[in-house]
Amino acid sequence: MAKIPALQRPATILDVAEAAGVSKSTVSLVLQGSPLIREETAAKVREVAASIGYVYNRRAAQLRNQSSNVIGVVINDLMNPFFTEVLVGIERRLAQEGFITFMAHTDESVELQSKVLHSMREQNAAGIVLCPALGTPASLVKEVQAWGIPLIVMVRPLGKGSYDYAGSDNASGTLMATKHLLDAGHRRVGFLGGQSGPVYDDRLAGYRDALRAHRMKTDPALICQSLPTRQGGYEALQRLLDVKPMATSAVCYNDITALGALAALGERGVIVGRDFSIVGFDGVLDTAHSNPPLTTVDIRPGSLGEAAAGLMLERLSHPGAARLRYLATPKLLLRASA
Amino acid sequence: MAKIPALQRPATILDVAEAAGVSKSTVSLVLQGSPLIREETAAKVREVAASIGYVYNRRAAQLRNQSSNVIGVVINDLMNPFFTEVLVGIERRLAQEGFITFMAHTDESVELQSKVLHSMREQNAAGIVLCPALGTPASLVKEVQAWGIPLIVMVRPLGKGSYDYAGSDNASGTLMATKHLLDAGHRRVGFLGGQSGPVYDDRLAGYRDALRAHRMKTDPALICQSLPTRQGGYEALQRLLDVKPMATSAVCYNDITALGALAALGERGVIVGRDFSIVGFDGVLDTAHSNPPLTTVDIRPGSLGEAAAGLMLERLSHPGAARLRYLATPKLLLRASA
DNA sequence: CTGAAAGCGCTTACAG
DNA sequence: CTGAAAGCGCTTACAG
Repeated sequence: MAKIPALQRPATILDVAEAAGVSKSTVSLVLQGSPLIREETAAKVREVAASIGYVYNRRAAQLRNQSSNVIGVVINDLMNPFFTEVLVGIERRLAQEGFITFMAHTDESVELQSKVLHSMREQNAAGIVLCPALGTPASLVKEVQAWGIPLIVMVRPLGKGSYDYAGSDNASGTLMATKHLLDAGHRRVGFLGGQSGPVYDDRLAGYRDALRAHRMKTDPALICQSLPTRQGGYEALQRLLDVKPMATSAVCYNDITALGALAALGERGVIVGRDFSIVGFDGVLDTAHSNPPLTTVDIRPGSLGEAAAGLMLERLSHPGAARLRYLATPKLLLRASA
Repeated sequence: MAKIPALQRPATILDVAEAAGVSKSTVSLVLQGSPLIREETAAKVREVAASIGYVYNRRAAQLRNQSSNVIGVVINDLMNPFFTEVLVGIERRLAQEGFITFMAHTDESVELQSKVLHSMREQNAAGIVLCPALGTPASLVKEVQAWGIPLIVMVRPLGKGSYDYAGSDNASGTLMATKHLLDAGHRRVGFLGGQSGPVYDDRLAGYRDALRAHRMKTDPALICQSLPTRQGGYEALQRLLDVKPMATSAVCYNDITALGALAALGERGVIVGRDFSIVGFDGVLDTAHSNPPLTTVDIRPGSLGEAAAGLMLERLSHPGAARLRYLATPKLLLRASA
């Protein structure tokens, strides 16, 4: 047995080399699993390393290497379970591939977002996955790209420039949802919640298209904007109920506004699914057990996150490849609310 | 103006030094905001650095420094908004103090948890905040402590050993909730959802204590365990309704089981708050707009996260201090469900 | 297979 | 205030 000196400071590759009676090059090669080293020697080195409590210092290795296995993930709104599920999907996939995640929550603050992006750059993130905060200027894309750090933009497009993107086909989703309500006989269909922006505009466009396909014109009074939160949906629904002639159903900007709407309807004693129909958008897991369970346009948030991570991995291995793009295909999930 | 050479590789401190006509020591000191350098010189250096697109390489600095501004945060279940709110609280506070967060989601897998902890160690995390996965052995605490990395355990205690801990006073919370129902005249109060473990045991104990204080004995049939999920709460409630004599109310293990219970009751046409009363636990934001809004034991998840981050900061600045502890004081939040 | 040497980008005494 | 030098823990040719 090699002697096992009690070390004050953390053991380094040099300590392992000494204890194992080999050179530090050898130790380094063993730790990297190089085939250059005889298995017998490698086993000995690993054993000694474990016995003296050696811990690989990945940051030192990566400094030398000019590499990084850290991916920055920037999320705008974790209070919305949609983004949480997206985050979980991203992290799951990245962890599988041996990456580790720098996570930052911007809470829709463009200033904070800028700070964390710079911080991730200083920390040598190998790539950045960004769900942009509301109001993020399209110029941010070029800025980050100029850093030479691979960037995947998620959920919210950022201008017409060229960048890797993972999102969903929003217009076809709301088209599908609205058509479902119209086919069921509804003639007064509201569009509930959300605020202007690329995602909102596409979802609203799908709603309008469905009405047009049924030779109906859209009544602006039925479009009630709000913050994309439960509270927002709750308030927007109150406003919608004041519109005459009465709406009998609504397509919602997203699931949490729909959940807020459910609360508002429940409060008034309206039985959702019978007296009033609600369709959400996102396919958040919570909707399976809301009261009542929510019919929603499912874009599978978890898979969307995994797909975004997949794009990142793809981009990292092919830096020069053409622009990458993932668009989730929406699927209508029928439940009790509509 | 200094010449601005187009660099192929990222600029280093040496490039800045050359371009600014000073030594690299000077540049380093400027970047650290050292008062040793005349302000005039410092301004020049900063200007040159910006003009050649220099980016501080924090990892290199920290390797030399033997320091780290990265905190690992390990979360067991992000599908539960309680833990999401906790995470957001942690990250917010850490970011304020200039730390950056390595986030890992274990999804209640002890094996995955072990992997990510080792990974964080290799990456030189300055500290680790851990919401342990179910079934985590108490020995994990000593293991991580032996690494010399400050550890804050959250939400779920990990044995009787000595460690910094942030959680809540669970027994007093359910005591309060149960007492509320008893005082309102309920005589058949269920305890819904959750599985054995330190948190569960304490919450159940509070429930029992309240019954005892009312000179009632606990009916084991009224205790319906389940996974701590919406689905779990949904199923547990169905079982509870089969118990005779009928329960008229339930204290839930946590908010998401309560939300699942709301769904199950809604499905049966039971008006919650009138025909049946439900109390949750956690004070998750969603409960303000559930259908109906949920009466719950509020332990302010976001603040709990911030407090845990606070303990970490405290520990980092006082490594030798006595064990730190934060216990959230529960507050009953009265809403429509009970 | 192994050892000596240089270097990743920074910081930090130390001497001027 | 500044410059030369050593070193954080690793990797990587290169010569043996």
